[in-house]
Amino acid sequence: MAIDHLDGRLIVLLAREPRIGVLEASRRLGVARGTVQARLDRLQSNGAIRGFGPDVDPAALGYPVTAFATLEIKQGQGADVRAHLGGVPEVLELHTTTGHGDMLCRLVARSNADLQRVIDRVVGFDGIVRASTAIVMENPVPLRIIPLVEQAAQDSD
Amino acid sequence: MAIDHLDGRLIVLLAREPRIGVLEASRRLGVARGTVQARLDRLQSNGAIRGFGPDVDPAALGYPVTAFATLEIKQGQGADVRAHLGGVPEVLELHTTTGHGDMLCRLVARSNADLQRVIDRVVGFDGIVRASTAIVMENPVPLRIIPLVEQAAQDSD
DNA sequence: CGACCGACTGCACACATTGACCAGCCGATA
DNA sequence: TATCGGCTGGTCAATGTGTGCAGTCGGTCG
Repeated sequence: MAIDHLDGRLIVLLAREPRIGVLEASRRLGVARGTVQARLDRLQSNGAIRGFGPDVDPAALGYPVTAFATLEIKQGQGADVRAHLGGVPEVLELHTTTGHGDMLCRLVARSNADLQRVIDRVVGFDGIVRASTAIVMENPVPLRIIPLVEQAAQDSD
Repeated sequence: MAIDHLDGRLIVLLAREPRIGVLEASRRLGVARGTVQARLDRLQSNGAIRGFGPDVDPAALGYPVTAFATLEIKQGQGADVRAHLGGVPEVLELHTTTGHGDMLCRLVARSNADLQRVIDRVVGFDGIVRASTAIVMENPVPLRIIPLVEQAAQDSD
């Protein structure tokens, strides 16, 4: 179930050069095309690869500011807050967490000034008690998966 | 430069059904194939679409636990800390932020117990003064971009 | 030991898609 | 009005895809 070495190499290859097809991948990996197809089918059907959606840069859409907000929620309002935040386009993701806050969400905005509008919209909801925001200045490690895939593949050798 | 309505529909279409090609997309959007090709080329070359990498689920790799760690950094150690964290596969992303902490990173681990090992590795570095970790319990809004694209497209109508 | 099983290889085929071109049309603009 | 960029609708050769098949290999089970 885990992921073997060939799966790992395949995922890394696809991550590095997404435009190559099954045929080219089989050439690079030195295996038959059918093998790559079978592996890909399996990886996708068991959920290891969720899909190949376009990786869109919010900055290019006019939202260059990213921030993380820690939210404190009124007891029993979780579901309502989730629904509320799900309806705000600038909320890119939302997690419920342990620790000081109850939820952590990633926000984007058109500018620092615009961020105020977004935060107002986020916290302008009854179930939210308090919000603490951290604006992102730099992103030294953009969201990545390759090193983890390599490690996972190595572990199952 | 921003993104017009057709761009928005194209991105949303690709996000919803990544496997369709240029030809099918042109049929769905009701425009000529060359138009879709030209739009795609432009979106990719100006960075709006970074690529079409596989969307890998860390849980399927054996890393079902996600956490966010807020780090406090010793003055002037930023670059070293960045390099250190960049070398840890379980660090999926890293941001420098304003606010209470200096950096925020997303971590994954094989289990809650394993998370301790990851955190030890992350903070086991001279420049890091303190770390505060929040374990993710639920993910009501997984990382998404479609609503934002729709809004951006609408704004530029 | 022999049968079985899953995974991989190597090959074949029909079909769809891609990338590249081209001429022509149209609306905005100088 | 002349020009320009973007879109259309068409063609072409080359490539990739989905599919099926027979054969090989290593491991497992009775």
